[in-house]
Amino acid sequence: MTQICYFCSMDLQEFLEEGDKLFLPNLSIDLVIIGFEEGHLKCLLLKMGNKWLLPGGYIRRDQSVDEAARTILKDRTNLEDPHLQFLSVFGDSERRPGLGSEWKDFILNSGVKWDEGYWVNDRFVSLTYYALVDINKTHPTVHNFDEAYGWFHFDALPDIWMDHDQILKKARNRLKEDINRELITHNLLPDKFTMPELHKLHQAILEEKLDRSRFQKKMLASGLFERLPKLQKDTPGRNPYLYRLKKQGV
Amino acid sequence: MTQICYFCSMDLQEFLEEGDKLFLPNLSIDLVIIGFEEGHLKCLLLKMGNKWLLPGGYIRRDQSVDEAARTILKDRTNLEDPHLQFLSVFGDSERRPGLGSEWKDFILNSGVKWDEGYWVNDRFVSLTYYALVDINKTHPTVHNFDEAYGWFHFDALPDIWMDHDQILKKARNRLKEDINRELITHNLLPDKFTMPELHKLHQAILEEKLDRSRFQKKMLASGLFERLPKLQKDTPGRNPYLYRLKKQGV
DNA sequence: GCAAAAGTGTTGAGACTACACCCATGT
DNA sequence: ACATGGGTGTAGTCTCAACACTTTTGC
Repeated sequence: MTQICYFCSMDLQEFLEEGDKLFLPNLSIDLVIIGFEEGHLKCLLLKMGNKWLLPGGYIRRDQSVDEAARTILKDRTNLEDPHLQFLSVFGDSERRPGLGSEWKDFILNSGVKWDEGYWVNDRFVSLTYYALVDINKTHPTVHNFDEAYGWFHFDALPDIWMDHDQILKKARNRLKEDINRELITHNLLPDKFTMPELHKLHQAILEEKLDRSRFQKKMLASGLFERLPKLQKDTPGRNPYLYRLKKQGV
Repeated sequence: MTQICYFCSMDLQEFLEEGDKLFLPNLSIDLVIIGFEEGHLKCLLLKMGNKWLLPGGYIRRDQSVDEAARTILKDRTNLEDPHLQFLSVFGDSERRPGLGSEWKDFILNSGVKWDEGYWVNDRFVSLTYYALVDINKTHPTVHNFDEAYGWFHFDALPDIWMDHDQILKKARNRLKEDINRELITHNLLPDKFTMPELHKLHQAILEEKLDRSRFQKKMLASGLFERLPKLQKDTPGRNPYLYRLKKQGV
């Protein structure tokens, strides 16, 4: 049975046997793609057998590591330029995708023969990135290496493959650290948003209550946002203003 | 001619031909080793031909990436546990040690035949770390891949190999960023030091004047240091106290 | 005594905290 | 009218920058 592998023109068998001619061996990229919905931070995971894993891929020999990460993100989400940043290296010596049964089962279920010696069964050092996306603009695609996708609350994760739970944990903490250094959170919201929405987002990221008044003043004082006409809504209470990111001056 | 390669029992020829059985291919580690002397930040560089490069090495298949970095640092400096932290990934697609003439010349000068196809001539992704060391406790060793070592001012660097100048630049900036988050700077000083010394160090790192009074109060308020008897010296002016890092409470 | 170096104090400006208060809207 | 949610104001506290002052030493 021939199966086209999403990131190249090879079929699966060819990919397993000599994918390392096209890709760097022993190196993979894994992405933690983070969105915000219904007041909760969520991450995008893919299903392989009875486990869930991070979207990932390999580095083409003609691509830089950053380009590879961006390509994988684009392939998975159809997003061109969200906030994408390097997270960390996961480099344990016993880090082998083939150790558990999920990967092997997938290969066998694909009607391809299994070989311990495939380059993809060797040790892999993972270069991880995290991306902040507008969850409504993201349209994940499912390829041959996975059966389904899902957005999961960070505090209600399913059964995770390999060490991908550690990667998720690291991303969650990094986000907490980065939020005060750079105001990057707007990437998680639509182009236009209200201060109460941004306020809820910050509280969700930091996992603590923030004073409304102070928050609003701090955000406005940053000078990053411009106020638009008020939002029309049909819930009780005053109508909030809409904001959007100011265009950068030259 | 047989030459022993420092990180394994292979000779050079064997290392070039099948070193990738022992090490991960396409992956290298480079270290920016930073010290402080005579009021200036310095970094350790090695000489290869007419260029200077960072101490580096490869990742043994039975070692984690972090272990490999620590091993290389130990081999180069005889230091066991200085501050060692991940810096960044350098992953350009055209990042090949063999592109310039220095590497080829070194191989040929070693009396070994040259082959474009050696694994070490392929593209390499570099995982970089930076280490803060007490320059007086550091006794660099020179191995077969380099002729000499030297400590260089960051603002008076020699001719640098490949993209190692970019790595140095990144480390220099990272240090500036990290100094205010964590108080890691004592790693650059001897066990016992004075506040004026620490003050000069911070000014050197940040490349700006810091108010003496404020600096001293901030350091003492951190509670990290304990005061020792005064230093005896024979220069004009009052004798400063010595300080050392407080032992961590349980 | 005086200059140089080290250590400490003081004062004002600005940021942060915790509220209280005012505004707009739906019921 | 009033409950609900959004926006703004204010007084107290805390931190921090700038500079002045004091102490210790060598000459």
